[in-house]
Amino acid sequence: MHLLIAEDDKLHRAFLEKVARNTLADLNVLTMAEDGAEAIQEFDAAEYDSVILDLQMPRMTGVEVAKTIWAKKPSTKILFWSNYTEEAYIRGITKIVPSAAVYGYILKSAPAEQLKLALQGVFVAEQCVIDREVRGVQQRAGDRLLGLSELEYEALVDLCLGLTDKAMAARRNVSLRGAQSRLQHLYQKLGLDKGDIPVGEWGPTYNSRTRAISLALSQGILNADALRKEEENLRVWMGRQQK
Amino acid sequence: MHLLIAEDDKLHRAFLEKVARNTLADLNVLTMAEDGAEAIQEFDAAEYDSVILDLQMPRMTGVEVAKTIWAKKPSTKILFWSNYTEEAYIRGITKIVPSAAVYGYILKSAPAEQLKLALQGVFVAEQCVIDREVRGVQQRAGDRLLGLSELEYEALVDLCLGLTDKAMAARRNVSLRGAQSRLQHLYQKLGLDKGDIPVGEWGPTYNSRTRAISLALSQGILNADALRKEEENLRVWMGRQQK
DNA sequence: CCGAGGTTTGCGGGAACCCGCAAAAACACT
DNA sequence: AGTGTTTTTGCGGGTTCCCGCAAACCTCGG
Repeated sequence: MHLLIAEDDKLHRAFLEKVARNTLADLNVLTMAEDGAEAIQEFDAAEYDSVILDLQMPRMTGVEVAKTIWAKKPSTKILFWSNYTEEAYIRGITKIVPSAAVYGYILKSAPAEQLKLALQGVFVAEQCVIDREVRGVQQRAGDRLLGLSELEYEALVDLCLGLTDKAMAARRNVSLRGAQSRLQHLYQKLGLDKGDIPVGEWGPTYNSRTRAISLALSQGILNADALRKEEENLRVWMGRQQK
Repeated sequence: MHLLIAEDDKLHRAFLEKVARNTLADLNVLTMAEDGAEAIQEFDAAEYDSVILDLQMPRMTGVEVAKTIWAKKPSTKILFWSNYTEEAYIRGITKIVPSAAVYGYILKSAPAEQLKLALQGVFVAEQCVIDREVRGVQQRAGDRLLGLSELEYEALVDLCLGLTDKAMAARRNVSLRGAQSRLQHLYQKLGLDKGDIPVGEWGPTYNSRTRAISLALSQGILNADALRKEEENLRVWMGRQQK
């Protein structure tokens, strides 16, 4: 078994290494990487069947690393190991996992026991192991009522990137009114119906457009990492446009 | 010497404890807390002269903890120990540190050697020890040209909370035009002058209002934590208003 | 084939926002 | 007091945004 670990925090890295060595019997190769880019590089340099990824690393998110790894070799078993249950990450992962792939998602706050189980489950038994809390978020996102639809999510992304309505329309190939309509639905899902925003003597307190961003952030639907990545996508699109 | 450590991550907590015991000779009491609220509670329960705080903890940020601790006992020596150099945190700290207080700021990524030095420096020699990188950010924030002034920062906060112009005006006790003027200056500092935003066939690409949030986030001037805290402040103000 | 649910589009009005100009006011520093 | 910087304010016009209404459209399952 050939295992690659990517984790930027020194202590966590050492801890992972120790636990992995203790729990995995047929561990032949174990390599450590300190950030996402390095992980990719290492993955290309040798043969690995199993990977442990921290989300939230400098230079390249765990989600991005997983994406490129699975693109090269979909059979790779990946265990995500993260601090948070941010919806942004979870949405990102479920969107890129190949149908046949084996993966797991476990929180850093979990006791060492659970980590061992997850290691065995994913890398040896080839099961998908997903933390209870994470599972909860995942379900909510899949639910059409509570979570955002893919379209609404796109609108949210564009909104958070600071695009105008017209720019969104152009990017998503819909009419101006189409883009606005999507925003409307987004506002509704986030609880920004006209009646719901508090009113003072100064008039309505919130601007739907900006308030939506605020809510999305505080609910973890989006985070700074995800934004950086989307910013990159946007740049790509803009590059294609001006040709 | 009576030391209180607040840190939510298990591994880091253990590491801190070990290093502290090894480096600090006259260590009489050492207590651990797993989040901000607990830290305050513990601080009230016994006598401490020294504290190590993680920023980014559940329930209460390290910055908030420091604020209440210094309010009770300004002579307390505090060492901040964090993952990032986010401007939001640094700005928060420099705003609340009492003039006479001794404190330090060190990154988790620093080698153990530096941590030892910081412990000695802050708790024994009573010097202020601030990491090089952090220092850099601190300076930039103080600079009138690159960083945001206090007023502009306030405007940014209100903007990110999703307030309307009128609501900002009411909250900050200025005219409507006054609030807008502050926004204007903010846009300028962030590089959103009319000429600077790219234009496609669809017209200007960015909406200044939302783009400002996007930039602030990606530059770390503000983060989700800081926002949550400001959200609280806003709620307080709104409560006072409706009386 | 039809109907239900979701999505897109046009139209139109009212509100909010962006911003240039210019004068007053506040503040710091000498 | 005097000068310079920063901040506030009013005015006004052009733009963008928000959103209700209604019609077209698409897709999926009966």
